[in-house]
Amino acid sequence: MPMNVRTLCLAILFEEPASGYEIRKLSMDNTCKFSHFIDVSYGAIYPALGKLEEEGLIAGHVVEQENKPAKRVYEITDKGRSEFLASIAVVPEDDKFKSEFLLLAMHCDMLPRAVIRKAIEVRMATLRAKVNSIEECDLCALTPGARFVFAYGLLMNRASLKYLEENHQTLIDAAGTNLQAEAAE
Amino acid sequence: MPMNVRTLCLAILFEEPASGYEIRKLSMDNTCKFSHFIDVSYGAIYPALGKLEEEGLIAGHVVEQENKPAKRVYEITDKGRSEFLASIAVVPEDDKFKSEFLLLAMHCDMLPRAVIRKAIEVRMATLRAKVNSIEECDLCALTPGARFVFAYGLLMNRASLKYLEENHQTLIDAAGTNLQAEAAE
DNA sequence: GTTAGCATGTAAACAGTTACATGATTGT
DNA sequence: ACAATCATGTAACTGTTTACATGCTAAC
Repeated sequence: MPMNVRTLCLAILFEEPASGYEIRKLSMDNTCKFSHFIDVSYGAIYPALGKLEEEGLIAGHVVEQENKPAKRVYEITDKGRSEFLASIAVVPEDDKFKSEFLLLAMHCDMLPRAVIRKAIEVRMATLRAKVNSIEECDLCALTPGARFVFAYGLLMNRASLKYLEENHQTLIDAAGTNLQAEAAE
Repeated sequence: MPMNVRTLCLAILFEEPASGYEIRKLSMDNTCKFSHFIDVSYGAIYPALGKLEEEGLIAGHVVEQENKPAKRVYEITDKGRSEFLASIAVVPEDDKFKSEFLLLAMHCDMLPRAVIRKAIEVRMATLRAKVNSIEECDLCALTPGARFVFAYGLLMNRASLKYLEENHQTLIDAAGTNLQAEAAE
């Protein structure tokens, strides 16, 4: 299963028509509708949409707007739908996870306490915001699959936040206890 | 904070000397010592090691082995240590998470039940293996930072497994209930 | 004798980011 | 005036994967 810009665009257009600009925003939305995807830049989205249209998997048309520039809204075609479903109907690869915070936390004893404190503070705020935005969603309006995914996102973010709230002090206490003399320079 | 092959190599060599081949294996190890990193290929590791040595951040020397080809083992230098710590001593970016399984789960009503079943079965096995391998690690032998990271990994993988065990039936029940006639072709 | 694991490395291809270019509108 | 948001798109660059090339040892 390819997890690239192409698949991201099809996945979003499978749900609702959108412009390139809107796809970008949706992909970064932490209400987690598509948060199991990576963020992508405009420089990747626009060429991908052009190619998908060329192949007949999506169809775009210009929509005029009041007080805003016109936008090119794409809709998925039947061909796009069936190709998307076929492409995801395989045994999935393992989840990919990358965390700068954990790399920092792992080396807390060698880093200044102020850095550790700030990193914890920012992470807590981010996790709280994410939990809140998922809580605001109406789970009932979703398909069983989407409900499963949303509830999972809520659970994991809550668990992550709770762990940090209960254990952040151990990181702060350990911070800087093994600080190398910077005089090495 | 750059999360690339370069940083991965420095992070691993910060812990212990290793060859390119060993760095690859460590980066894929699910005991999670470096599982908050992405997997990388040899084609990325070897050139990165060459460049790091050129810059004096690591130093390599050939180690002969019995019944195996000789290997080039790298050690991190003082310069490498301080540059690595400086590079991670910033406010971390948000975690990056990518899940093919969640994309599949989200569309379960439009996919064949057999596909959903198989995906769940494989994921459960993977999660159980991961939980077991983390459980086998001796947390006491670690620094406080590493302990924090390991315990976090264990917690999250257990939570993920428990959620799947308790809710997989809803996915299976919903599977295929909205199957598009493939006659569209 | 053939597959699997150990070990290193290169070149072509690919995916995606960054920076640039453009331009309209809204709010401060 | 200036910044922010909306909106699209291209070109250069970067990082990483894939495939190839090589060769040795161990196990089946």
